[in-house]
Amino acid sequence: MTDDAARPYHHGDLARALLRQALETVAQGGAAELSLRAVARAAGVAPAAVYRHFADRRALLSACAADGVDRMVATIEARIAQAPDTAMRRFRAVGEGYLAFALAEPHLFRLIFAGDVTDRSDPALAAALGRLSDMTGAGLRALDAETAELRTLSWSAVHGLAMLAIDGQLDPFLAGADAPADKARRLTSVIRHLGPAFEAAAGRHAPGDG
Amino acid sequence: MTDDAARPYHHGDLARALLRQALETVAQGGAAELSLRAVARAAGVAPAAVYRHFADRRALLSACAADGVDRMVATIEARIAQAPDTAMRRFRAVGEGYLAFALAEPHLFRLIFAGDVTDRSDPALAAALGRLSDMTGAGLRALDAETAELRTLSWSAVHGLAMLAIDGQLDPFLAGADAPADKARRLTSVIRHLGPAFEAAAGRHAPGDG
DNA sequence: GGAAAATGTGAACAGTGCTCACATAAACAT
DNA sequence: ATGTTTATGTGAGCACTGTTCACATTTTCC
Repeated sequence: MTDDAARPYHHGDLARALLRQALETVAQGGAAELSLRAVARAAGVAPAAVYRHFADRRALLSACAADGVDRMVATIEARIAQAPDTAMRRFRAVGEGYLAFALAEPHLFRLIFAGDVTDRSDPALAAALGRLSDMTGAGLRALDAETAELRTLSWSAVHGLAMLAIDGQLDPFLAGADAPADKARRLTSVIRHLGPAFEAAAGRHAPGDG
Repeated sequence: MTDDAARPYHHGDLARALLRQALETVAQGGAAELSLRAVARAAGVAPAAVYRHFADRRALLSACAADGVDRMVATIEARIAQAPDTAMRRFRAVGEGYLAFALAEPHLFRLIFAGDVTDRSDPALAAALGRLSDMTGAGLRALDAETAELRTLSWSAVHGLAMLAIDGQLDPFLAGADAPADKARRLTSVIRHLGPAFEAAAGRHAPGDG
């Protein structure tokens, strides 16, 4: 890891290297596993050096969360881009992206919504979370889901689905679906049942989707 | 705390005292705050004594989670008991109880569904989670929600609502609702929008509820 | 070139989870 | 009643953690 060509005392881009290492650790073992000293060790640097770039363990975790949110947004955007132009299809693309990210990066997903291990006032994290919120909001507003209730319901359903799934709490429901793609399909099939709620709110439109 | 009348070397019921202390700590500051040594200190006992009753920090946290689940089940049962006899009202009672507990004990709620800080194979915890799952399942099955998809959707929606709410992620939506009771009301009003999904699945019955 | 700012070091402090050999008390058998 | 086994609490100690400090080194900028 990390080039080892006669460390010139100044690492060059320690901040990025530390963040990279931290992200790897968090992705594999969860936020609780993250140790500043271990990260420093892996970067070939003294423990105290970390504090030149991150005020705190909390700050490092917040940076990881911010990066995670950005990757999550990218995942969702990718799904939207390759989705048909129906509003309903776009909404489902958001949900699928959300779920896909959660299943692919459960630890990072948990960190993002951990709430207390992270510093919500961190500018980068706050900005990233804002982008995520805007994106999901837009996906919903494109639909007939103009009411805040309906938008909140949709987000909650997708979010809860993701949380319960990565907690293994949905294992009975997901029995038989071993491949991640299968799980994702099974989970998105749940989201589809939100359809009638939208139709009802919109005054019984045509579904526009099977 | 804890009677201090000339400790007779054997505490009497250390296990319970430790659990009580741990629960208090977790309830106030979250699972991350829990320190075996601090708990031992508060109980007036040497750090190593803890290990006579709990194999691990993990084990103590699992015990806390199990206790939390039991309290959660009790909360939900209480709501059901004082709910009208309609199936829909009973379902909503489950959701309300679920949300009420999450809002009242956010740290405990998070611990219960943390998944990696707790030991899911702990018999007490597993049993408690089973009871919770049975209870929510029953609440749903009493409804027309016979399909696993619909049951999963409902649970996910309530769970996601709770998680996002205690994360502060729903603060814009909850603006103006300061008292916990107000928040709970606002949140349950979201759940109600699931109604059409049930009706659609049941073949467009009469609502049976406003 | 020299001052100032940025970055990395090493030692130290207080705290942690956990293990071990040991002390004490209770329970039980004879 | 006495001795033995078992349960429970102790104290010291190990390896680790986050964090801070005075100090060293390097870059930047005037």
